[in-house]
Amino acid sequence: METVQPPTKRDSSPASGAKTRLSREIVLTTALALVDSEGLDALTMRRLGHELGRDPMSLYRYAANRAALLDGVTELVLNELAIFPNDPDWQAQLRKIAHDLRLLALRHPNVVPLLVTRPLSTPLGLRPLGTLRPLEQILSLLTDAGFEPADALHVYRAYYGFLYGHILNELQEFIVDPEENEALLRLGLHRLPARDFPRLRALGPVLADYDGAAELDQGISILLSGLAAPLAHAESSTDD
Amino acid sequence: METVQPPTKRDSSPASGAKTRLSREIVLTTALALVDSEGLDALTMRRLGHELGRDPMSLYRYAANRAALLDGVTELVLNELAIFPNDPDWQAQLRKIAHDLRLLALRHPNVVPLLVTRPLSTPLGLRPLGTLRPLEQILSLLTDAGFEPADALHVYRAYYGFLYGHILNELQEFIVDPEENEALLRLGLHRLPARDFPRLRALGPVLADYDGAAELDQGISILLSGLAAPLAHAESSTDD
DNA sequence: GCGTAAAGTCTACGGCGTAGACATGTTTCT
DNA sequence: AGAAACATGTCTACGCCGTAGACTTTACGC
Repeated sequence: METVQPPTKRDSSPASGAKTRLSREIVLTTALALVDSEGLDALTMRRLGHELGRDPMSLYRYAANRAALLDGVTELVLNELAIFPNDPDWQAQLRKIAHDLRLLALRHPNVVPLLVTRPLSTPLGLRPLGTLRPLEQILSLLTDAGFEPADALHVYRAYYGFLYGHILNELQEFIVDPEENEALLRLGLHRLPARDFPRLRALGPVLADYDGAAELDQGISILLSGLAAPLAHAESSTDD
Repeated sequence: METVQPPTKRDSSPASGAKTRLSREIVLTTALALVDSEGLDALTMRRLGHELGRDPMSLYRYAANRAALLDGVTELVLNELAIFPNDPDWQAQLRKIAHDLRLLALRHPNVVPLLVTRPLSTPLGLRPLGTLRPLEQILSLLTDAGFEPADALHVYRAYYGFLYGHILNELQEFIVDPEENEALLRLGLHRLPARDFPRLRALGPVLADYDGAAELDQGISILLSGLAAPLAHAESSTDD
């Protein structure tokens, strides 16, 4: 991916001056910055071209089309996630990944819709490889921990399902910025007919201060203790 | 919303012949049908207008813009979900809702992206009311079961989070139609570099037959048993 | 320097959401 | 019945979008 020609004149600082050669990395990074700052809708070929000071059509050298561009952004974000498949304490590692991914989502909230919906239109085997890396690594973590491959898959599904669900949940309640969160939120709630939504309205204050990390951690605890069961079972009955 | 003039001449059969008056219901139903059969992208104002034999602009009498139309479709789908907040067995009810929602998602897979992403751009209090109904009803179910309101919210979040996560997971693996599922899926997997994705590739056969209902049920069981803890605790210590 | 391939540009097409003015149909009041 | 008020549907037009295809410019190996 990286050219390695050193001696001839070549600007090595990537995002330095005015008109370096484009690269897939530059394109994707700029795209991500755009999405982060102005939302998914702002990421159009024309706009991104403008952002890079290039003709929009030049982007097609680095992504086959807009969908592929979105996939690239997704991949880029997921690459920020560090997983240690060799951690001897698989539960601790899963917990850490969960918190890391949560923070990643909070850092790139506008990318989350991509994270959850892009895979819906792409068969597993055809997804960007960077997207499948976490899956492979977690499978590795779990099988090393003693799970049968099929069980590892089950655990992964339950775990990742819960994790993604939590992230979606949390982002849904976070929309307005934290400062005026309480006021705006209550204002929103006030719109609800009191007759039909008594409990939801009553929860206004509680909704306002949502400790996502704690809530996630608690859920993970419940899940992990439940999921570890087959492991203990197997260990006590066989001796392989 | 509904006019209640009965005695004068008025066609009561709604979706009868060729050129009845439009209505929000007709518009949304047609929109849903379109999404179900051809996907989200097919739902454009122009296409929907064509489908209804009307000028596209006429739709704006029934939805403020395209986003509102999508919200309407979301609401319509969620209305298919029946919740019984008075069920004395809250765990059984939550389990039933989970399976119902799963089936709903399988029936309208193209709507699932809306279900999970639309709320991300709308503060809770401003969502379509039909969207908040499940939340309110589940809160009702849980408080009736003895949960403090704040705890009910916690339980709801963990439960719904897991549920949505599972649905996303399952749909991601379902993309190709079940008939040639195995072949295509393995073909997809075959593309993966063997060096980097050994465990994922090895799981091909297991991935192919995914019993979503069972997997969901098992996850719900784990979660419910963990979530019920505070309830038992409160019951044994106080007597109110 | 020259040929070749890569990178970037230009033009153009069809489709999109929707603002605003307008036409048509229906209901209500007298 | 007639008129006034209103709801419903239509037309035209604008600026944006993704991207196909032909082209020009640049960079690099010899």
